[in-house]
Amino acid sequence: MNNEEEQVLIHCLYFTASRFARNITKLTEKTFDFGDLAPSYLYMIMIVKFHPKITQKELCHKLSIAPSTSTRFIDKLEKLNLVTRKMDGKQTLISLTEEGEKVYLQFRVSLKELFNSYSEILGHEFSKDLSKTLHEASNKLEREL
Amino acid sequence: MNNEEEQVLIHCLYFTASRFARNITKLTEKTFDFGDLAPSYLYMIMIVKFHPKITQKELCHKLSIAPSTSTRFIDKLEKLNLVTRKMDGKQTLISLTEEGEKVYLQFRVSLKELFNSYSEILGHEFSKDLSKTLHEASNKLEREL
DNA sequence: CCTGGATATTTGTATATACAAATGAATGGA
DNA sequence: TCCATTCATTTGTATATACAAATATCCAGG
Repeated sequence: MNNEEEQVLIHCLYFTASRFARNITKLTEKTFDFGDLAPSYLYMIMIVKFHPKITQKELCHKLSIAPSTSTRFIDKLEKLNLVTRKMDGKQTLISLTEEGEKVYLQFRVSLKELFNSYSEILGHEFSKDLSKTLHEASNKLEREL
Repeated sequence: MNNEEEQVLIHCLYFTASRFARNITKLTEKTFDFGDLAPSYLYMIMIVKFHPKITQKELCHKLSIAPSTSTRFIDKLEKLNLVTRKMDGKQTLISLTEEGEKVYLQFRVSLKELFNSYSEILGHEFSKDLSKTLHEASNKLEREL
């Protein structure tokens, strides 16, 4: 590979981060099997699990997604009978249904499988460190934007 | 934040990687200004720059994208007169047009700005290391899938 | 020279995600 | 009490991306 090109492909964080996200998403989709539900929905379910009656805004913040995205996610989860919306003035409060609680439990099991999956490939400690690093880097970026 | 939840949000590489990719993409789109062209297209242009007459398959490999995605990217770049397709049996060979060469040069300038942008927030060495780490981790994942 | 696989690309279709504009509800000041 | 502003959510629309199925070309064995 041309050297200049190689330098860019290795050193551009935008490129490496997007590529890595695509790869780990692929692995995740292989590991998770929740029918229609893409992995992101499960994180939303988890957050609602720990914060019943959470507002949509808070949800967006915790997941780092745009409000419009959250509307669409909740639409789908509501249609699948996994969460309920309750309007409260300007805000919308989200809670889990019983069905949602069940899905949450399955999710926790799959999550362990996922951890094992990538730990086998990348190493346990390495994965943990990388994840923490990305978490903190995201926090920094979000503070600046 | 609930402790169990926090652990998952920090330690799940799928979640942290997707979130980080979203954040860095946002920063990148702010820095780059190529009209319609999203950042990914520019990486494609760069690769074609260094490998005139590259096959589409090779392009996919270097960018870690699916063949169908590459078709769509090239469609767009061709319409914008930045690359040319040349059928060669089963394969399609891609090269830059003169216009494409010009865009490549602008891209290199923007790329430096981008590096500065995130280095200011995350630190220069940190960014470089993280990028390299992600690069290598992607390689490992791709070998397994 | 034909046929059946193998390989490369394209097309159909779906999805997560975003931004900008629209809507709807709350609140503070006249 | 009403209005203007502000804030939360939704809707319209666009995009990068993927998978699966379809198409097109090449090649090997008869």
